Amino acid sequence: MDKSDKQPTINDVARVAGVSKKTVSRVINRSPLLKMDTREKVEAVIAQLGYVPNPQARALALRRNFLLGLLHDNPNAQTVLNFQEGVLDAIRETEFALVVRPVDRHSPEMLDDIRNFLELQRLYGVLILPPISEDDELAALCREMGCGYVRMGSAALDEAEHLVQSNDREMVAGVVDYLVGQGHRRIGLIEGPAGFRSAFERREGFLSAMRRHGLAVPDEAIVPGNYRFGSGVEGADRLLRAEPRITALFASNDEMAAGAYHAARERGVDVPRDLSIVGFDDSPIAAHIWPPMTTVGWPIREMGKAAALKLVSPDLAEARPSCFPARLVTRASVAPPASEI
Amino acid sequence: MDKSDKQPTINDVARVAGVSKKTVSRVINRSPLLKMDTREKVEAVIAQLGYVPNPQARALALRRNFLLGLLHDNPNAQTVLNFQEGVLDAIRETEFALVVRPVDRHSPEMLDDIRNFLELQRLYGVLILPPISEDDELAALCREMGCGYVRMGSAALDEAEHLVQSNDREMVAGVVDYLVGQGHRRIGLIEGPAGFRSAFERREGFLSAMRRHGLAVPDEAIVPGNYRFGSGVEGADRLLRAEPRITALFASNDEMAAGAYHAARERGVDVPRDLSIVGFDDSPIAAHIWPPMTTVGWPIREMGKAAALKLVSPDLAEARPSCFPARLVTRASVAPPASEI
DNA sequence: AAAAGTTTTGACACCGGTTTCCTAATAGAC
DNA sequence: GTCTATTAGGAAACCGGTGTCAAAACTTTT
Repeated sequence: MDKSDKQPTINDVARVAGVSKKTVSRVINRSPLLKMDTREKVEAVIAQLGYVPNPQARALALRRNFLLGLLHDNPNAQTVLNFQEGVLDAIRETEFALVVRPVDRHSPEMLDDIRNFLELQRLYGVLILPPISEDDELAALCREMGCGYVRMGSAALDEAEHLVQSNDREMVAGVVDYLVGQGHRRIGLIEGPAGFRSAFERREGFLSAMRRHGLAVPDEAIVPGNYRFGSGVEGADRLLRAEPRITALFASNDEMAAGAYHAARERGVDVPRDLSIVGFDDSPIAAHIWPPMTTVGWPIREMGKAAALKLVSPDLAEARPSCFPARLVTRASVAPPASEI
Repeated sequence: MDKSDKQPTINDVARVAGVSKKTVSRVINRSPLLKMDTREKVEAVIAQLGYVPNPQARALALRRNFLLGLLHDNPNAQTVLNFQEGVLDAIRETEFALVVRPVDRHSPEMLDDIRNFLELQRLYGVLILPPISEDDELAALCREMGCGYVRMGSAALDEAEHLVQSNDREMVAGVVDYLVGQGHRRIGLIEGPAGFRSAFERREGFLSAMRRHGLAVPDEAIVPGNYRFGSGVEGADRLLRAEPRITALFASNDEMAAGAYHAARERGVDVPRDLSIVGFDDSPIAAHIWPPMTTVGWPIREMGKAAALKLVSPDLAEARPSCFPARLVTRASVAPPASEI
């Protein structure tokens, strides 16, 4: 169709249309100061030639590119992928693309690594997923490098313009309300790792709700965890050894909750008859484990979309909410405590 | 540190070092025809200024960019993410970046969508994950657009240069050997979706091994599936209704195997006492479900690395194997059939 | 010491866009 | 019918690199 197999450039369009390349550029960029028939003529040639502007050339001339980065070190693959989908929802019809960068938060070189990455790629902006979104040094690095950023978090970390969040704390309180409503009085908590904002928020939500209901939370009803399966097994095991035994348990994420299922099974404790379990995240495992797990789901995909929008069209995003409500997903891992029946 | 807050360019380096920009370019590109002391002088200035070449400018001048694309429509998030990690292993210290593009294989516009994407971004090459890696039209599109590509598959799809694969068929045969070795004779199969190469390969491996052992495979011992949880539930349910009842079951992926657990539980069939289950993929759910699932794991991360290497340094990759061996991961979902005890 | 050959370096055009600044064209005012 | 405003469009420089080709700087040969 073209005279050669190379993609046509702005010069080809200009020549064929009999105008200067600047005029073509004006058409592409929807400049308002063009006569209608000039615009139409050029647009016809663009369509005829199948011209698509070269993003590298644009990036060079504009001194900024059209690449969004996704920085993550998330144990939950489904969360990451859902977030990616959300970002894509926001940029699908645009010239932006999403580049991913998994990082290792346990590596001492993480920041240097990211610095190199940002220097090399000169991204338009980055989206940062928890848990590393809670790293203030990382945010400072982005500012220093002049790289836009939006953090996804579970609580206020930063100015609203750089944040997309959900109401973890309230939701966990809601979980406690729900369990108490079912008749539970002795409820255990498997925490997330120390120093994690999300872990802190979920713990606070738990404690405040328990307090509100006038329920005691003995030390042995709270055990540490690290968001991973193994720590859920251990944590639940410890909780189940304490007397009087808890009748319900909230784990700060689904993976640990799945670990709790595991520990219960090993001890011959039936879920939900002898022990109710609630997780957090609504990851696939929650639906696939037996019995299906009651958990808290948050609209990750929408949050991904909102986060991307905040970067690429801040004016448009301003109006949108930055706090997305999580909701309780009721399945079959909660029942009234056996003793009450 | 710099005279301004903008990143230094090749011109700055050239000026400070007192050489032409072409010489700086030679230093960057490790050109062999440079005097040693010139090179050292320029390198010193580069280090002093903290100069990093602008990838957009390079991309424009070289008429190719340094972006690898990942095309996927994979139901298994962990697989996608592991593959991403592998790709990153290969390109971490290079100027390449990885851009992701989830697609929808059920959409009639998928090809147009991808065409637009490739036209717009002009990627260096794309990596294609199953199941869409099996789409020959997509591969043809890549060739037509002059875009490099590597497909990841479970069987020969294409010339070796564009393929990274694993030996699914053999491995499934190995699963059958293992089950037969445990004493099973009536073994069921939950298939993957029709038209999927991987589903075909796994089925063939199953059938050929059964034949080799002289075991019958009645029609009702094979049920269709679509790689999703729900189809595993339904499929296992159908298998469990048939008489004489099967004592073991192979599901073509872990998600369906997890569905089979679900169906067994609902019918009061104990795993593994009354029914042995084997999955495929070694996804997280296999380790987290109760009892932990015996499955087949393949080195996705290494395959991701190999695939990326095939694109970015074909000469280096030539020597590496393109077929990666899967292996049986033995956990607790297989036991000798109860009837034989 | 001059000629010839080889290695090292630089000048300049170019990749495909955008920006700046200026001119030509049209419209409105007198 | 001329003289400004205003608008539409173009020429040239630029963004930050790389390719080409010739000049400059060394070696080696005669």
